[in-house]
Amino acid sequence: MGARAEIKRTGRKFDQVLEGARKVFMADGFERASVDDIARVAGVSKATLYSYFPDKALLFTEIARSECDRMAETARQNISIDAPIRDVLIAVATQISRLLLSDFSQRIFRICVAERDRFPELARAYYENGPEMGRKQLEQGFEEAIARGELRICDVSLAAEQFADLARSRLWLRAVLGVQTEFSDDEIKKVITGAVDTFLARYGVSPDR
Amino acid sequence: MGARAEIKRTGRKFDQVLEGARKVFMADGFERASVDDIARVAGVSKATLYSYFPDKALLFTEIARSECDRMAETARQNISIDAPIRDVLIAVATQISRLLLSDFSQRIFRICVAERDRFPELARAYYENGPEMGRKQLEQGFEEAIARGELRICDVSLAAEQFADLARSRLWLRAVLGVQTEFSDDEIKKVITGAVDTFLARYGVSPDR
DNA sequence: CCCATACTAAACCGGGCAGTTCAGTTGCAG
DNA sequence: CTGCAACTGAACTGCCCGGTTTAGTATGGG
Repeated sequence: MGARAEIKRTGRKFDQVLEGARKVFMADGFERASVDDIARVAGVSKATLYSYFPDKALLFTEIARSECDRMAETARQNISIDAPIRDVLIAVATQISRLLLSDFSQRIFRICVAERDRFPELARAYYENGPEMGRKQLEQGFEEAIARGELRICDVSLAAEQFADLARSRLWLRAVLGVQTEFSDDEIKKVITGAVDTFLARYGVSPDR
Repeated sequence: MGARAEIKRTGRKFDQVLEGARKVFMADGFERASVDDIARVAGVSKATLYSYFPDKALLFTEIARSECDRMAETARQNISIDAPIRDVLIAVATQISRLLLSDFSQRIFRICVAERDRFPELARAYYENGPEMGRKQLEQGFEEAIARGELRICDVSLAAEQFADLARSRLWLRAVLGVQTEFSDDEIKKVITGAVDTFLARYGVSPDR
C-alpha cells in the first residue's frame, strides 16, 4: 500500500488536460462528461490523460476544487469606497447579485449540488470558498461600518447572511432552475434597492426612510 | 405518427411501479437510478414495468411531476390566525423554514437542479408548484394584513420573496449542499426571529423597532 | 374447466463508457 | 546518430444499463 492514487504533474501536456477537463466538466457535469470527450477537447490522447490522472473521479475533483478556489478570488473583492453607507451597500449588493447570476457561479453550484452525494467534500469546498468566504468579507465590512457608527447590528453574521440573501431575492432561484436566463438591469436594480432598503430599515443608524 | 409514448395506467401492479420508482428516483436521481433497481424495489418484473411505461424518462417525469404536485399541497397551508402580526409572521416563517429544510423538499430541489438540462420542464414545474405557489400564498396574506393596516408594503411580490429568503437564511444553503444536516430548534428560531425583525423593520406599521 | 389477460424470470441485444494495452511516432539530450 | 521518455491512436476488455424477447405461470370471469 504505497502512495494512493497520485497525480503526476510532470509532462508537456498536463495543462492541456486540465483545460480540456475544465471545459467538459463545467459543461456536462461529472456523470455526463466522457473521458474520450475530455481527451479530444484537450487535444491529447486518452493514454496520455491516464498517465497523469489515475481515474476520472480524481481528475474531476482536481478541476472542481480549482474552480472553487477561483470562485474564492471572485468573492474576494471588497469595495470599501468612501461613500454614504447606502451607496456602498448598493454597490456591494450589485456585485453579489452579478456574481451569483453569472454563468460560472451557476454552473459550479449546480455541479456541486448534483454531485453532492458522490463528492461530499466538493460541496463543502464550494461552500467554504464561495458563500462562506463572501459572508466573512461582508462581516468585516459591516464591522467597520459599525465602528464608524453607520450601522447598528447585534448578530453580524446573521446580518451578512440576510444581506446576501436579500441581494439575490427572486433572481437566483429562477436562474439556477433555468426558469429565467436573462435578467435586465432594471430587474436587478429593483431587487437590489429593495434589498438595501430592507437591510437599512433594520440595521441603519439614521431614521433612513 | 399516432399517439406518442403513452402510459398505460391499467394493470394490477401499476401503483406498485409508481411507488417503487418514487423511492428509487428520489433516492438516486434519474441517472443513477437503474430500471432493474426500480423493478426490484417495486416487486415487479422489468417486463411488467415496461408494459406500463414506454421508457425510463417518461416514468421519471411522471414521478417527478407528481412529487412537485405533492409539494404544492404542502405549500398550501395558510395560517391566518387572529394574532398579532408578529406572531403570525413567526409562525409562517417557521413553517417555511421547516418545509424548505425537510428531506422531501431538499431531494426534489436537488433532483430538479441536477436534471435541469435534461428535463427543463421539470424544473419549471417545481418552481411553479413550489416557490411560486408559496410566494402567492404569502402575497395574499400580506394583502390582507395591509388591508388591516398591519403592514405597509409597496411591492408586495418582492416583499414576499424577501420574507421567504430571510426565513431560510444561513440554513437552507448549508442543507442543500450537505454541509449541515441537522438543525437545532434554537438555530432555526434565531434565524426566524431575525427574519421577522428585519421584515417588520421595513414593512411593519408601528415603530416595531 | 377454459381461456384471455396480466405477470414473471431470465436470457439476451446493443451501445456507451472507464480504463488498458501496444505498436509506433515525435522530439529532445547527450 | 542514438537512445530515452513522452505522446499517439486505435483497438480491446469488461462492465453496466436500457430495453426486448420468450417461454412459462398465476388469476379471474364465463
